[in-house]
Amino acid sequence: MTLTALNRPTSLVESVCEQLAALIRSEKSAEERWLPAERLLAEQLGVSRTVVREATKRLEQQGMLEIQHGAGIKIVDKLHKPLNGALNTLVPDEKDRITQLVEVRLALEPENARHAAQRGSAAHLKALKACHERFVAAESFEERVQADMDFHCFLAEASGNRIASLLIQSLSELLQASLTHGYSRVTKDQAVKDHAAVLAAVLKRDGDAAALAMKAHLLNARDDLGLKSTSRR
Amino acid sequence: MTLTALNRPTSLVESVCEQLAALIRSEKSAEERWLPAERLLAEQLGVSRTVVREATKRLEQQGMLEIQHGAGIKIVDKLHKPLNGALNTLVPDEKDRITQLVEVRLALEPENARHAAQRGSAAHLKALKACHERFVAAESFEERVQADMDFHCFLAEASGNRIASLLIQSLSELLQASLTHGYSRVTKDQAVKDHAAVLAAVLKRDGDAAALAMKAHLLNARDDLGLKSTSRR
DNA sequence: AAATAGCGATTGGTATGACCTCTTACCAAT
DNA sequence: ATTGGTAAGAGGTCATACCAATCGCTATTT
Repeated sequence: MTLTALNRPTSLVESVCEQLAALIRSEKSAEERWLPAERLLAEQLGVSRTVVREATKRLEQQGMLEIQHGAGIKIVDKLHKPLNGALNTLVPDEKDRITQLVEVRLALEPENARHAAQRGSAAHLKALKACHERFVAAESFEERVQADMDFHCFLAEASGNRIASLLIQSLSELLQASLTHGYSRVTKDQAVKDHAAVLAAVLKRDGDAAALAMKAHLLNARDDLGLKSTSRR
Repeated sequence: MTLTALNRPTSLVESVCEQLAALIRSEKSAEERWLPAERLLAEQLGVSRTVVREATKRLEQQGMLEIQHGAGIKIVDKLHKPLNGALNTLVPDEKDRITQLVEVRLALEPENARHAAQRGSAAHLKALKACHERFVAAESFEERVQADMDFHCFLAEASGNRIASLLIQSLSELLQASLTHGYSRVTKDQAVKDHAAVLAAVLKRDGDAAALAMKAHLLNARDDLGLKSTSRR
């Protein structure tokens, strides 16, 4: 039908969304960034506060903003949030969700490891190594879980595939949320060994070995959770 | 921190969101379902129209509703929409997006095929077969693309993993959108052969063969797109 | 002087009522 | 039977007022 004109904003809210999104992307500052107050934004953009509110709410849902009552509107980068919500409503039962989560990771992460080994930049690999050392040194339960999660996320980032990275970010966060609710009886030693094997393979730029090590790690983790296969329906 | 009390609604909008979500989930009718008008909803729920609007907009973002100007609010099931949006903003460049998309599918779909072969119900397999026949018989370009996409989605559903299914739905839709913008120089014959091989392996309940056939198919498709590896950054 | 309790300005949250635009369905003229 | 208009009802936008949470300044207390 309409071939040339894509994404033509069909409403004021959409138009404002695009303007704000552009504004957000343009500012690449590392420090904390805040949007002007709603009333100011409305005036600057020439629309009512209603429209500004709906637009900012929308961008908040998409993980680009965080609206804080009384404080203001903060610019953030949590694009994985929408997926989290979708998966939570799609598979409400926590046990089912964990099972399916692990299964998907079992498909994705070995390839992430392979690509990280093949294409990861020196900086990425350095970060990965530092993360592993944090994992080894971790003492508290929370530290351990966080470092574990970070390792998988950094690896995904090192793969150079931003989509894969987003997916792992989301899946990890969901899994972590579930783990801290009592499902965890994971042993640290095995996980440390597994991560070390993955890291070594990646540093040696051996894609096949990295993929295999990651697969072995995830299978260990799955056994540790007492899972076996996805429940059918 | 707060271990027992999760998801305590902290605002009116959230509260209304939950009520509406519950209402939506409760109605399992197959026919078209519509919500009452905004003004009515506001009255029924005892809140202002402002709150109802923000709540419905939110659920629309999550793929549970579709708000149509002048018509009303339709209940839909498109939970994959949020992910689409996130991926579009995460990787704005279309070429990059396709490359990474295909790479992720290359990791996910062989396992989907394996699981579909191992655990797919008779009904799922029947639907898959029917879909393939539609693909073979397709004449127009649009029919072909749609049937192709459906095949991959049905396969994911047959795998019994709803998360994997959601991901494939989203990735497929994005890929399709890109393909219809001129990147496609795909030959039908090869795709038909590939799909047939996957289908045959699944029907024979041969997981390994199904995974291999799917991998071969995706590699063919990637070559056909003239891609090779993900660009690094 | 440092810590703290309190107050006021600022910011987001909600309510209300008016008006605009679009969709739909019905009805009249052709 | 088709066409065209029209009115009712739906969501979209606006302006204004007021409620509620936060932050920072000030004055009091220790």
